[in-house]
Amino acid sequence: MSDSQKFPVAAHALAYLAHKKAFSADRAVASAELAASVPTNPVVVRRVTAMLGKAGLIGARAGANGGAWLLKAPEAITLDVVLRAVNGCAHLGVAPKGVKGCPVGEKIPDAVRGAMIAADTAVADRLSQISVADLLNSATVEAAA
Amino acid sequence: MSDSQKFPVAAHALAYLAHKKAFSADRAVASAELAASVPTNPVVVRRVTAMLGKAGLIGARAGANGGAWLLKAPEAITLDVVLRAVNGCAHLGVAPKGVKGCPVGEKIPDAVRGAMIAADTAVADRLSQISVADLLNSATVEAAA
DNA sequence: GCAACTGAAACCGTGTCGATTACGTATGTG
DNA sequence: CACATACGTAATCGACACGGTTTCAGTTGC
Repeated sequence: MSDSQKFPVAAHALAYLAHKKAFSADRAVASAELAASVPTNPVVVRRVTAMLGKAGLIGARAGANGGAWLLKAPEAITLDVVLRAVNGCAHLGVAPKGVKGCPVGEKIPDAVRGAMIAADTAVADRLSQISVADLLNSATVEAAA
Repeated sequence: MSDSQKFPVAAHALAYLAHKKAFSADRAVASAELAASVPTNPVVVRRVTAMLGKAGLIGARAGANGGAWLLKAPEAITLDVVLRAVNGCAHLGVAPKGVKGCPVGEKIPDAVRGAMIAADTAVADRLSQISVADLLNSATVEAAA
């Protein structure tokens, strides 16, 4: 299980919008153009941009010359927000386990779940240090790593 | 894509072995017993234990009174090793993208990949602070978080 | 009115994963 | 030695999720 691929697409789209300096409706970029750059299907892009829109990261307008644009500065969009916008994501799988009656069988799942939450938190912390702007000059990413 | 569920099973199995104090061949625990605790299928457990065995974390012996046991102390087994043993895992999906001709379309995937590697590294770092022994007294996990 | 574009739904093909079954092999017991 | 126990591996099945495509409805600008 994995919402795989949505995050990369989202990151790519945001970076592309930042590169195109799409900061307002009159510079909107059509999903077809985004799709050509990823590359993937326009519908796939729209599925992602819809989620990003709900998260308040981008705006979109229908109609001729419509498309998507950034609502925030590239420096202000960190990747952890992108990840959260795109999926609730359990990276290491879920731990829906537990055998009644066995004390260890009941406690372990909770402990494992705790470890996975810790891992998720670590991811969020790390991604919060990387912004969309950083993606455009990838040297920053290396430096931060 | 995700090797989901293997990591939770592996963590549970290791914790169970530690709980059972299976530190040598004469205290081996059968896969059926592990499977009953997870709970899952004995074969699933063996698939996981086979990988853990290749990673040198546990030993296994066939035959009557056979089973698996720990080769290292519970405190010495950190979860990042477990994760690596169980899958090569790209938690956030792969980023096999790039459109030739477009400078931004070519650079962005690398930057995104860099971000995902950073996230993976963050996970490994965090998990390396948690041992199998910690899973048994989960209070430690909370404290470390 | 027409063309361009988003948004949402439906559908399909595919890949992956867990579960199950089955077979071969190794080990201990009587 | 015969037999039960148990691992290891392969094959198969069904469920599920995801990406890709198509289609339709609604919006916007010329």
